[in-house]
Amino acid sequence: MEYSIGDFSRITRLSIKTIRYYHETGLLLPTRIDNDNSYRFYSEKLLDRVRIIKKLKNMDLSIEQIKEALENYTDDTDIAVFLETKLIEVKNKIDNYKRVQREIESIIKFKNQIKMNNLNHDVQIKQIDEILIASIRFKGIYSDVGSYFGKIFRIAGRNVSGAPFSMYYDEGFVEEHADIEVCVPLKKEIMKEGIECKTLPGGKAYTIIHKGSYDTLGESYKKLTDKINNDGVKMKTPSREIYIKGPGMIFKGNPNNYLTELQIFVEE
Amino acid sequence: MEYSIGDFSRITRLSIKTIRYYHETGLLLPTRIDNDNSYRFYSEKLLDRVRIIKKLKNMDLSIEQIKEALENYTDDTDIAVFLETKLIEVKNKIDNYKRVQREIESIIKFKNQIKMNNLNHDVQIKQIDEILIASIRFKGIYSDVGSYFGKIFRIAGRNVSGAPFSMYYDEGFVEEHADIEVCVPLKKEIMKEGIECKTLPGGKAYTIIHKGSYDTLGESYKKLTDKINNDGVKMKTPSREIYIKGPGMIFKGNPNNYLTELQIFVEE
DNA sequence: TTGCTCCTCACGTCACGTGAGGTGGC
DNA sequence: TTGCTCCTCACGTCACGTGAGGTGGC
Repeated sequence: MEYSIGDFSRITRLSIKTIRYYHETGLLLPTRIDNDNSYRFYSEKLLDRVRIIKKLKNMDLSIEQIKEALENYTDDTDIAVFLETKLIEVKNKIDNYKRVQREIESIIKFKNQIKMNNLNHDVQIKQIDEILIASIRFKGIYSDVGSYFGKIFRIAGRNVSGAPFSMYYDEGFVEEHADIEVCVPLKKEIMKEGIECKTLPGGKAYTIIHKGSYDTLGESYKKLTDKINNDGVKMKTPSREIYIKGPGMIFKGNPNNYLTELQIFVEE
Repeated sequence: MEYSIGDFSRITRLSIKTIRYYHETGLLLPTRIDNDNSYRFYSEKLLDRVRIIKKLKNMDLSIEQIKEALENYTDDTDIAVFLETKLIEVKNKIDNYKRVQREIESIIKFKNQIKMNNLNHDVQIKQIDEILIASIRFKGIYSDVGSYFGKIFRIAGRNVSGAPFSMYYDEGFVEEHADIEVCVPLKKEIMKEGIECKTLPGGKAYTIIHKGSYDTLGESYKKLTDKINNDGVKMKTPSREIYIKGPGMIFKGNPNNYLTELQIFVEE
């Protein structure tokens, strides 16, 4: 039997354009071409060639590679060697897309966490749970915090389970040589060079959610301290600044929308 | 600071061609273009834009999508919604390449098994181990075997652990209504509609490896039967035909290279 | 004449890479 | 003059899809 291109297309489920393109590339030559009107005709025997072409396309071979395979191999055993190289390529693609997936998920994850937070901007008194963290403690200035977070995220990466925060061990504000620890909450314990992994104890804390630039954090610290002093309780160090929403991993965002929870622990 | 395209390229690790292309598409406009020689100049401030572009490229966004993102979003939270769609795309790509991986592995797997077989073409007496299989038993003609294997492979697919074989329950050759069971060895038990899963007992068998077309199987059957009769032992049914190397999943291959192991079990 | 099937160009896609041919200042 | 840095076309990639404009037989 001989089929017109339309019939052959319907049988093989290849588009007419595709069949013509396969002709052009030499992958699938018509059995006969009409002298008068240049119509292409395809024999029944070519159906098996199409089956092989489709099978190899499903294995991500290019048209050139399929042509080569059809010219050089007649046996699954022969082509297996070639497919082993292909397999490595495919595995690399999978790994690469998995990396992309992790990148995207790391952005989305933080978004969801922000949603979960309530947005009461008053001073609150909370019982804070103990928490597993990775951290780096250093002496320096406040603006160093960013680069230490960069480091900690690179190392802890996938295992981070929540918003990063920092802890301040000094009693008051210290310009230089401030004693600071940058921390990220972890899903599970990890052992990696350059960071410490430990469980922070919980306790009773006065907290407030600060909205806006870090330059204006002082205002919220004032509210906290006033309330604590008013209540006549005694502060403990370190205090915590939880960066619920700060500069993102992609965009810096508008500082006016930054959210930072301040936590000052008190004696119970 | 203002950088020439060469300097900017060295700093950003983007090729000059890429930078020019980003200009053309409007993704990254130079800060200034020299009136005389059309040289492009880039300010230091653009480095942050490049950082974002690279980050979003790593998340598999197209240039158009990156442009859109840079126009519409200023915050990681905003872009997260868009990234969720992207995440689905990426996951689909991963699934697709995993399917490709399985397809390729199924071809390679069989090749390796063939290598492992020894190629003694004499009659041998072997102790066959018991084996876990999926099977379909039917009454029909020999040429039906192929389509039943198609079915069994579609269902058992991934769990197949070796060459397929068939078992013949009739005492001698039967033209029509032959009592045949098609089988594939399994890695582990599976419960799926349309196939039976069971463990075949082992036993003592006379075996021979037949090389060539199935049309000439008779010759090897003769050698086997002659030897068995000579030894004065008693045959048991069913006998087995193990298709070590037959028509492949891609190519039919040359029948002269087909390898089939015949096994006739005997009483011990 | 209309409708159907087929044909051959030519152009677009996506993110650049690869030249060719030319300029301007040291 | 040579070498270097930059420029602007134009073309190629991969596997087709989308027309436009035309043909031939019922």
